[in-house]
Amino acid sequence: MNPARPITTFRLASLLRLQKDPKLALKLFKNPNPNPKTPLKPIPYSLLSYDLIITKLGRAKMFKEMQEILAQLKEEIRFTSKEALFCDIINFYGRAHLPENALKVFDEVPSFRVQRTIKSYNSLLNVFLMCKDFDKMRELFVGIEKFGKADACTYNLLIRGFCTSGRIDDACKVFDEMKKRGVSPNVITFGNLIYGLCLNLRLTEAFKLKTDMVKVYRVYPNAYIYASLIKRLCENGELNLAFRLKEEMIRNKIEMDSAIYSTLISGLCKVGRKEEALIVWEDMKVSGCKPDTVTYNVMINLFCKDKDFEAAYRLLDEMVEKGCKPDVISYNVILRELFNEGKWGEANDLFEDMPRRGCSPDVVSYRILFDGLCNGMQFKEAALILDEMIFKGFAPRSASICKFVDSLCEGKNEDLLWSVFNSLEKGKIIDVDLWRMAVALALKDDKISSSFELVDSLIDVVN
DNA sequence: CTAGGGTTAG
Repeated sequence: MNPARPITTFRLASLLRLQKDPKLALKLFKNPNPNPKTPLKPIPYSLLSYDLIITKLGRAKMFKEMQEILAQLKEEIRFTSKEALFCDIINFYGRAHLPENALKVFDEVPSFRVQRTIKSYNSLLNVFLMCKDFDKMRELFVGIEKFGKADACTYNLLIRGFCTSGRIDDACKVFDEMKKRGVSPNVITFGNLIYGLCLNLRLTEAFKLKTDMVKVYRVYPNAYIYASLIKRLCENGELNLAFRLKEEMIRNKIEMDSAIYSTLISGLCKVGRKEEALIVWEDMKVSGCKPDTVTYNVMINLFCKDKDFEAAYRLLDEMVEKGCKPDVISYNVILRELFNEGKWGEANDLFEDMPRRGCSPDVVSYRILFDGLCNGMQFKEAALILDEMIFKGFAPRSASICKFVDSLCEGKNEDLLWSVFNSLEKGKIIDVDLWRMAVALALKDDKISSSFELVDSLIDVVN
């Protein structure tokens, strides 16, 4: 294709679709004609191109850039966007835990000449569910009539909110109201209620609801519902019942999926029945159910508990081969066990290799590393990691820091102690316990001047 | 992706 040829509307959209890198996609969108000598013509944007670039930027959390394009879209009068685009945007802000921005987008939808329905309203409800702001959910629900009639999805979101916050009885009230308003509960409704009952150890009621949903409502349980029940049974140590449910699924021709296998394997593993776990793992493969990242993580955990790191690494490779990406949990499981075994050097290597393997360490990774290095008396390395994690905005557990500071005091490692407090100060994470330690430390210190310095800097932090 | 399950850590 001739690169100098001015780009067409259609080609811009397909190039945008193919461009995986959001930054490059944005560059392409802003400057679609690659040849600078081509005289500037009106750029052929289509609604599809806007959709593509906005969702790419939103997915990448590049919100400033996304808003820029949105402002441009608002001026386009050749076409009107679909409500679904705004549902996406609201969802992106929710995932980034920016509920205020989501609310703002929701408010601005009419200025794009787009009518808001219950769909974008539900997206907004979901944002506050993701942010666990249940009061705000309730508040939103009160003003619902402006946008339409609450549908099954609306009620399911509310029920979910109550279930995850342990307020099962409130969830049941919403369920009753839903029925009263003539909205039929669906399999997701029952899934949420059963999930909540299992979470709150009300297993008898969960099983009763599983029966009633069929008898009374003619809605049939699916794998989601079985997964909640099986998990709870495993945690109660009732593995035989859990396997009876698995048999029931097969009998009722409900397709077994990876979640069911993950739950069963993990359940067996937790009570030390490793051989049976391995049998289920083989059974899964034979039955043609593909393991996903979670299933692999369960298996990696199993091998790690067995101190079989070779097998764990093999599974990591197998995941990559099968196109199933190891995630941060895959690595955290291995890291934790490497430290438990005192292999802190190997753990450090794996940790440093994570970004190269396309997985950024999270707060758990850093905590594992920090605690592991402290336990292994690798204080210098621990101080480095502490500074790095604080720089990235991850907070170590308070107990870990106290223990660390304690060890440094005992070892009279003043230089390191000083740098640790400096790091903590940068992250503004000095709490009362650390204060007490610092003051005690300052009072015991022979070098009066440096103690004063320390206390002064701590006072700065508070002010 | 307007809504749901299962894995690590604490």
